[in-house]
Amino acid sequence: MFSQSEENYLKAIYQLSSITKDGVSTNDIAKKLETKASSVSDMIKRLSEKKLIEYKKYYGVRLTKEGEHIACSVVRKHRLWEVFLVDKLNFSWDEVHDVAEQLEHIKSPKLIEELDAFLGFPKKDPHGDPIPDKHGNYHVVEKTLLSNLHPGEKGICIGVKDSSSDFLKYLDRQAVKLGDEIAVMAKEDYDDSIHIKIDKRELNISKKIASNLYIQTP
Amino acid sequence: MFSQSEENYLKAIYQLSSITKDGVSTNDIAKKLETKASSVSDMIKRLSEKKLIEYKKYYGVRLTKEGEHIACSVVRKHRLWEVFLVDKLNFSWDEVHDVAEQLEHIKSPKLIEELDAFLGFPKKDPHGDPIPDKHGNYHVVEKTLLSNLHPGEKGICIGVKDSSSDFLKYLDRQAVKLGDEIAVMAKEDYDDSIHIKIDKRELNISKKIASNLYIQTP
DNA sequence: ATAAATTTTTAGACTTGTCTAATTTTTAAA
DNA sequence: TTTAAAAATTAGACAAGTCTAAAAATTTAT
Ligand SMILES: [Mn+2]
Ligand SMILES: [Mn+2]
Ligand SMILES: [Mn+2]
Ligand SMILES: [Mn+2]
Repeated sequence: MFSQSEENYLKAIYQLSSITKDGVSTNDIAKKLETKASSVSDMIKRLSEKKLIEYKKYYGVRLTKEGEHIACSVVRKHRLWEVFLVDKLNFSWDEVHDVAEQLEHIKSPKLIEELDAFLGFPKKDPHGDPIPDKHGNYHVVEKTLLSNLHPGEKGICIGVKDSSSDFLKYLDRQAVKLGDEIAVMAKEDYDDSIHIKIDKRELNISKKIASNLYIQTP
Repeated sequence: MFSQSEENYLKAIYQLSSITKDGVSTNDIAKKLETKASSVSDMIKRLSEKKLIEYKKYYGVRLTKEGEHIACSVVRKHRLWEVFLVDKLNFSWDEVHDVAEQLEHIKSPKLIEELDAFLGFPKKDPHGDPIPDKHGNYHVVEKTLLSNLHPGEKGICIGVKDSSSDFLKYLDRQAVKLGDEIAVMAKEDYDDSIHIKIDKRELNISKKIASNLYIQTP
């Protein structure tokens, strides 16, 4: 069994790996986990000795098969718990993350498989992120950022890039939800803001907002 | 916030306190937590500095109001999670303990209150133990051990004293459940075994079994 | 190609929680 | 009441995980 701390490092490396094909850098891990690079260096050594990552000094790390398996199962647990909190316990999507950070470390294979079944084998978490099945497989859906759409184009809002509480609450206030159809009406060159039509309403949103919303491209 | 380890010590002291009015001894805590007396001594010092227990060297410990409050909330969480596992996730009553030992340390007031509501505010856990409400109040039910009943007496089985997996599985095999009416037919002086009638069946059980079953006395 | 800046690693310290072995204190027995 | 046994504490060590400050390696800029 692995400690919560080890699992957090593996998960961080797993998520950072998905956005680059190079090894993951010490500093990036430190930033993601809000810790110091020296702490990361220490942990990297331990994980490497346990064969959970491949590590060449000064050149970043990569997960081994086993490391990836563990990281993926932590992500699976995190997202399933988020679904549980929203679907069954009346949490809103901006409240679930911190609790899921704790719940993802509970060790019990039966628990997670039963939870999965209890929730009806959901494929996505409340933020639109895919939930790996028990073998680590998940469906990758073609998507782009709203900021990449041109006037006249449209699509379905299927996820958020930033899932910070602040951003999610902003979306709630604007009544922007996953599943909504969004059409880009116009772009303002001066500040890159865009005018959209969503659910029969018209809305003006900043570049920053648009570049944190994922749109399903048909 | 307190660490898992601190919470485990507080819970152990809380549960040991309920069976004696004296202070709880170092050795008893060590036995309950399957750790060494020296470790207990160390932790006792820390908890005492944090004003969670009152401690006079060599004379055992008592929880302060705050210590009791924390301990009680851990017990509440443990038992609510046990109900969740049995009622919603198809766990049997002998499988829940280890998972609940982990879940009881999750920190989120909203989580536990919502879970309580989701489960319909249960009053008892799967082993018949009372679940304190959010203020720490619970209903104490008059009960005695089956081994204290005399031939001709009867009552409802409402709890187990030993909730080890081995004992619970034994009860499953004999189809003895909480809520069953049990009548004592005869006692065998030679080995203190007793002959009972339960749910229309007749059964012979040892002294050891009888002294681990709680019976509601009318 | 050398120097400067950045990144990464190491050295050393600290906290929490645990252990074994030795010592002290209390309790029970003679 | 002195002695023996049991219980509790202390001393000292260790592992995990983290941090600051310093050193080393790599990358970038001149
Ligand atoms: Mn999350
Ligand atoms: Mn999520
Ligand atoms: Mn339990
Ligand atoms: Mn229980």
